[in-house]
Amino acid sequence: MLHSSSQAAEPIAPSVESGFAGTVRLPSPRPVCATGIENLVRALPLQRRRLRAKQYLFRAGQRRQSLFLIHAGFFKTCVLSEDGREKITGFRLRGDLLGLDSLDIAHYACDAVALDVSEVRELPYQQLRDSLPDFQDRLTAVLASEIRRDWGWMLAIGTLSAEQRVVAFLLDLAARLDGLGFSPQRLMLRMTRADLGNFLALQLETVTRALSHLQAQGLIDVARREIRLVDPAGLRALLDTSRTLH
Amino acid sequence: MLHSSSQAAEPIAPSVESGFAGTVRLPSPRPVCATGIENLVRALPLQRRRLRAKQYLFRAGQRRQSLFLIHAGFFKTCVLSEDGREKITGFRLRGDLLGLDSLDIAHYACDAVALDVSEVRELPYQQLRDSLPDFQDRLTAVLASEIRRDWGWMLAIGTLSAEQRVVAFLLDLAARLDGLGFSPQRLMLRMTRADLGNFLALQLETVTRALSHLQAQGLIDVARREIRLVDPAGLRALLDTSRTLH
DNA sequence: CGCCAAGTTGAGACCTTTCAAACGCTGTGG
DNA sequence: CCACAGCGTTTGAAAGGTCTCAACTTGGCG
Repeated sequence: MLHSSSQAAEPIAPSVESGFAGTVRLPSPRPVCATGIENLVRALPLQRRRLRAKQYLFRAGQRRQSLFLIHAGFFKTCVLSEDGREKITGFRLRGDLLGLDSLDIAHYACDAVALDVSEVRELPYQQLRDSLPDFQDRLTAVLASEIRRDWGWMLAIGTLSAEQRVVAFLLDLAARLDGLGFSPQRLMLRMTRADLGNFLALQLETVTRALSHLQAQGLIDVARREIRLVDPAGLRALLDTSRTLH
Repeated sequence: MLHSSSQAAEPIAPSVESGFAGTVRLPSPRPVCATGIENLVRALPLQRRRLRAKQYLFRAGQRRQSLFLIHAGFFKTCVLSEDGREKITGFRLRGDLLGLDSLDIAHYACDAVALDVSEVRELPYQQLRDSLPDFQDRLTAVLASEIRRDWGWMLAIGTLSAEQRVVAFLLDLAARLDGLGFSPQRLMLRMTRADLGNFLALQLETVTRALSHLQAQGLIDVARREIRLVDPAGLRALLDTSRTLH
């Protein structure tokens, strides 16, 4: 049995269901799609795969077979160095692609771990590239935007204080959830404080302290993994004020 | 592989005049090429463009027309936020592509600034994509490896101390220069301490102190922008010892 | 020849880390 | 059903690594 959030019969949420990336807002009436890939492959009969929280979709070093399109759930991807240092490179949700970064090599370059009950669709790369004229263009676009996203976080990590980084993360996640049709006010964090700290280049205690301090300021409401953005404008203001680092 | 032993007499610069990315070792007898793009477009009559140090090849926000392949010289690319924070996303040399990150959008997403006398070849994207069958595959590969490279630096910045980051940078640059046929022992830094600090998420004083300390340990020799790696193995050891962050 | 940008070095402050302890959930087993 | 174990979270206090501010040096260039 999976121990993630409780579900009775249906363990997986199609696009909505109990514990998901956020509290559901609406049954996503429009094509939710960040990458455009979702639309492209909508009609195709794709292999599906379901995962429970903490399950690995693939690990760095494994032979790469396919790409995966997240259909539901929440993933983290992480790289690690020979001497054991680990770094979470991102948190991925519906519409994101997994495995893209190793498109040109034979083995996956990162781990992909489900942080919640999740479902992915397997995309046979070669096959799609040859049959769908737009496919490769789309991939190129996704790759480029992934680079820009990474740069954005490098900028944040390099120029923002601990509290500001946490705020940036919350606002970013809220925006992404919003784009998927979930509530941008109530965030259900799927990762531990340690994961968050790892991603933001902070210690887990520092993350906790930042969250506590933001709550003390009345900007957010923290209840363990569940976070409510009480004053989004106030949060954004914290970021704008950034003139000097740290 | 590239022969790294023999060293000709001439101290400086092959194809273009004065200072180059490193001291020249050999006139690059074989196709030096990191990306494979160089070979692909070798025979093509490409528009060339030369820049002096501090000249911008393009700026973020400008309409994107082409990609550029660096043929000689040294560039930095940097992103900046609305509120003025700036972050250098990488240092680029021969064989690297500039503008790739904005392939899917109409405007450049970063600045590209020459840090030395440089020369680039303009690649008309649409045209090459339609005429060279391998072109897009190559671009995809370059994009993917750029992502992996960024992740590597995110890992370094998140898990290494100031001194270790500087060491990682020096070793990385040395390896890249080696691959281009330059001496991996004598590095001519083209960027300021401030640039370096920006890239490594450190203050310029911290970079200076790290370099001084490495010199005091007898691992490197610092003479302003010119750095000699006295004990590369020792430097690598500094990185391996990393078990805890900071 | 003097100005100016870039680099070096010092000293103190500050933020984040480190180490420790306590608390709260959640699943397990008696 | 409840006690217990284990993991994740919170909070405190102290240590430490970088940052900040400031002065001084060096080399390049008009």
